[in-house]
Formats: sequence, C-alpha cells, structure tokens
Amino acid sequence: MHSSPASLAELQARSQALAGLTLGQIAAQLQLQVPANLQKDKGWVGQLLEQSLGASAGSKAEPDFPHLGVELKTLPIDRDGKPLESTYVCVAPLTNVGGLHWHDSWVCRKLQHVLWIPILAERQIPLSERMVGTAFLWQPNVQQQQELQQDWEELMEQITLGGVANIRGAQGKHLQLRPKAANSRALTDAVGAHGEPIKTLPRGFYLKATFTASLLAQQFAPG
DNA sequence: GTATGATCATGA
DNA sequence: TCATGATCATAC
Repeated sequence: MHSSPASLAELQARSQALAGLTLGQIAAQLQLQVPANLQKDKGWVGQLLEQSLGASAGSKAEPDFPHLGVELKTLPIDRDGKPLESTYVCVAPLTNVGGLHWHDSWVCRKLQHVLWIPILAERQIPLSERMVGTAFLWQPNVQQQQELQQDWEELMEQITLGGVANIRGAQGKHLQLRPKAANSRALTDAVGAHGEPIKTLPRGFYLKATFTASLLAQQFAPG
C-alpha cells in the first residue's frame, strides 16, 4: 500500500515502475488475493492499481488523485496493443440538463487529465498472469477536445429534447451513450418525447475503443 | 438510486 | 468477429 503521490512526477514514476509486472505480482505486494476471474469482480483490476499507486479510495465524486487533478483509468488491450473494450467515463444526467455547458460537464472535467494504464488482458490469459504496460498521462489536444465536445453536445441536446430512448451506442464519433445499470430493472427519471416524465435505464458516457486506440497510437507511435 | 470500478455476452 | 446493450460488486 502506498501513500498518495506528492507530484505528477512521482505518480508517473510509480506507474511506470509497474510496467512489466503481472497483476499477480502486484497483488502479492499488497497481500491481496487474485479472484479466479472478473465475472463477479469486474472492477478488481482498477481497484488493485488504485491501491498500488496510492489513489484515494472509495466511491467519491472526485478524481482519483484530487490534489493532482488526475483520473486513473485502466485500459484492457490485446497483444497488438488494441483496446478490448470501451472506457466508462461517468453517468449521464437525464433531467434538468437545460443550462449545462460542456466545460461544466463531468465528461469534460474527468477527461482533462487521465493516467492511462494499459493492461494486456486477453481473456485467455489468467488474471494473475496479465501484464501491466507502460502508463502515460494524457490531456486532450485541441482537436480531441473539440470532437468530444461536439459528441457531448449532440447527445445532451437529444436528451434535452426527450430523445434519450432513441440514442444508440453507435452514435457519436468518440463519445457514446450506453446503459450503465445494475440490471434492466434499475430505472431512473428522464424526459419523454412529449416532455412528459418517464422512467428509463440509467446511461453512462463511454469512450469508444477506436478513440482510446488513437491515444495509444499517439503515445507509442514510432519516431 | 448514485457513486465508484469496469467486463460480460450476445445480436448483427 | 466485435461493438452494443446488459450486467456484476460494493459503499453509502
């Protein structure tokens, strides 16, 4: 168990020291048991790395490293370095979204500074043998910021106009809106097509795998 | 239910 | 084959 890193440099040094270690090795350092699989422990890898790097624990609506303003995200990849999954960002507000602007949104704030930690996580590899890659800090460049903002504004407009039920995951260039719920019976409040209150599945914002793939390419491009 | 952490599993 | 839609655990 680590204390909280004092600086970005310390966070980078710690995260890069994990490169090449397996999840089993990191768990052993922390004296933690590795679950047989992730079916009932889907968040285990993220929580393991949070502990290892000294992120603030628990379910708080703030960055993993509050004093650094950095969010930690694991990124499962295959042997070719391609993301295996989309990346969850945050839940989407479905009511009272009238005056909300991009720069005040959770999506924008959460993505301002992210520590990405790639994990070689093909399903055939036992959990304890999966290997941590080279972590890197990322901040969206101007183009990325603009494209994310455009996706967000389109999705939020549709929610505002009562069209949440018609939003599919395929919509959006980089940012998508998909269910984020315990199960299909967990409903929340939203607005219907005629302005009437409805119940619907809670939604979350996710980064498409093609977008995180471009971040990896940008980071690890040869030359 | 909402927040945290995501991956599972199946339809296209 | 793979992205979308569905789901799992836990704290509060």
